[in-house]
Amino acid sequence: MLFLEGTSSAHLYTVLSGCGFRYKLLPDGRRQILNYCFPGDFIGLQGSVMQEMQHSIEALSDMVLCVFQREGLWRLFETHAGLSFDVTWLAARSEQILDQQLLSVGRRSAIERCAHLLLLFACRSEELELAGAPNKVRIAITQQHIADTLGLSLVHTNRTLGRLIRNRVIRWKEQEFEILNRNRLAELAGEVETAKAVRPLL
Amino acid sequence: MLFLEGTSSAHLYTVLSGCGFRYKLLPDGRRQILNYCFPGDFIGLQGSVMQEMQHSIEALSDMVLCVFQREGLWRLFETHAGLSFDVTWLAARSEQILDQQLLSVGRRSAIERCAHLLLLFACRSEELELAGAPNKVRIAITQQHIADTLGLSLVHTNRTLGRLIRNRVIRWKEQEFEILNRNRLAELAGEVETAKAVRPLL
DNA sequence: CGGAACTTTGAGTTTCCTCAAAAAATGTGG
DNA sequence: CCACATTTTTTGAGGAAACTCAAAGTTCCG
Repeated sequence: MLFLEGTSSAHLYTVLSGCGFRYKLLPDGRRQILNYCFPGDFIGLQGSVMQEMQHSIEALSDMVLCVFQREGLWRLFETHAGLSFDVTWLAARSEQILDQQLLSVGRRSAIERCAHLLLLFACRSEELELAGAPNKVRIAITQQHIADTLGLSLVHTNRTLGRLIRNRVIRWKEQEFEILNRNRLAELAGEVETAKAVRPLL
Repeated sequence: MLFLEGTSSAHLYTVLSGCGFRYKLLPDGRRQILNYCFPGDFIGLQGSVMQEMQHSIEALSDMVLCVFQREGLWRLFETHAGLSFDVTWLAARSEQILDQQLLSVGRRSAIERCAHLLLLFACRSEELELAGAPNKVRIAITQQHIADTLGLSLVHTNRTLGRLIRNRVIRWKEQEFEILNRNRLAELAGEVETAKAVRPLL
C-alpha cells in the first residue's frame, strides 16, 4: 500500500490493524520519516483539510484501514461533536509526537536519538497493549527506517545501535527488539517518560 | 510573556498581533524551537486537549492574544461546528509546517536549511500581508533563534548566513531581511513553494 | 559612557558522512 | 533442501560538515 505525495486523496483513514509510516522526500531522494501510524491513528487529516497531501505513506505490514469520505468530515463536525472532538484530540497528539521528534533530530546526539526513538516505540507499543512481554517491541522496520527517522546515515545508525547492543541496553533480533536497561535508555534520551494519555476510540 | 512547560494552562489563545515561538528544552539546556506563532495562529490546543503543555512559549514582540477558556473548547465543538472545524484546520496546518521543519532538520544541509527557513518566513509574511515591500520580511529574531530552529550551532549558523549574504542571495539588516535572489533560495531549499492555503479567520 | 546582547572570526576537534566491500539473513524457484 | 539473487547488517578507512572554545568587533540601550 502506498499513497503518493501530491495526490489529492479523497479519503481519511483510521488504522484498525497493522502499521505504516508517513514520510517526505527531497528531490534528490533523501527521505525523512515523519511518524509511524499504529492502530487507532488517524491518517489523512491534512489532505482532507488542505488541498493535497504533502507527504507519502507506506505500510510496514498488512494494514486494515477504516475509510471515511473526505466530504464526510465536514458533516461529522456538524452532527457529531464528540467524534469531531476526538479527531482534533488525535491531531493534537500527533503534533506532540512531531514536537518530540523535532527536538530529537534537531538537538540530540545519535545515541540519544536512538534511545529516545526506542523508548517512544516501547511506549506506544505498551499503550496499544500490542506488547506480548513487557519491554519487547515487535515492529517490522530495518535500520534504514531508523536512520531516515532520526536524520542519520545508515552506517552511523548501525554503529550507534551496535553500541547500545554491546552495552546490553537493548537486544535486537529479527523483527523485534527488547529493552534490557530501560533506565539507561531514559537517561540517554534525557526525558521523563510521558504520562499515558487516555486515547479516544474512533 | 512566557508560558512554562509542564504548567497546565487553562487557556487557549489566538494570536491577534505580534509574534512568538514554541520551543522545547533538554535537561542540559539545549533548545529546539518548534515553530513560530503569527497573527491568526492558535496556541495551546495541545494543552487543552492533553493534560499539560509539553512545550514553552516565548514572545518575540508584544503580542495581543485572544483568550479562550479551556473548558470552552468542548462547548465550542458542541455548538459551533464551523469554528471547531477551523480549529482543526489550523491544527492540520501547523502539523504540515512541523513536517516541513522535520524534513529540513533531518535531511537538509546547513545552507539548505537556512534557505528553506527564510523562504518559509517570506511565505508566511506574504500570506499575512504583513509585508511592506515584497521579498522583505520583518521579524525580531537573532541568529541564536535561527540556530535553535534549524538544529545548528550559533557559530555555524552565522557562517552559513554569511555565505548567503556574501553571495547576494539575501540581505540582513537589523530586524529585517530581504530576499535578493528568490530562485536561488528555492533551488537551495529544494522544494516547490507551497500553494497558499485559504486560512480561516477565527 | 558603560554594560549587555549580539555578530563575526580564528583554530582545533568531533561527530557524522561517504564510499566500498564483506558478511549475514531472507526469499525464490527448482 | 539447495543454489542463487536480493536485502539487510556490519566493518574499515578517509573526508567533510558541523561543533566547541575563545576572543574580538558591533550594536543596542539605559
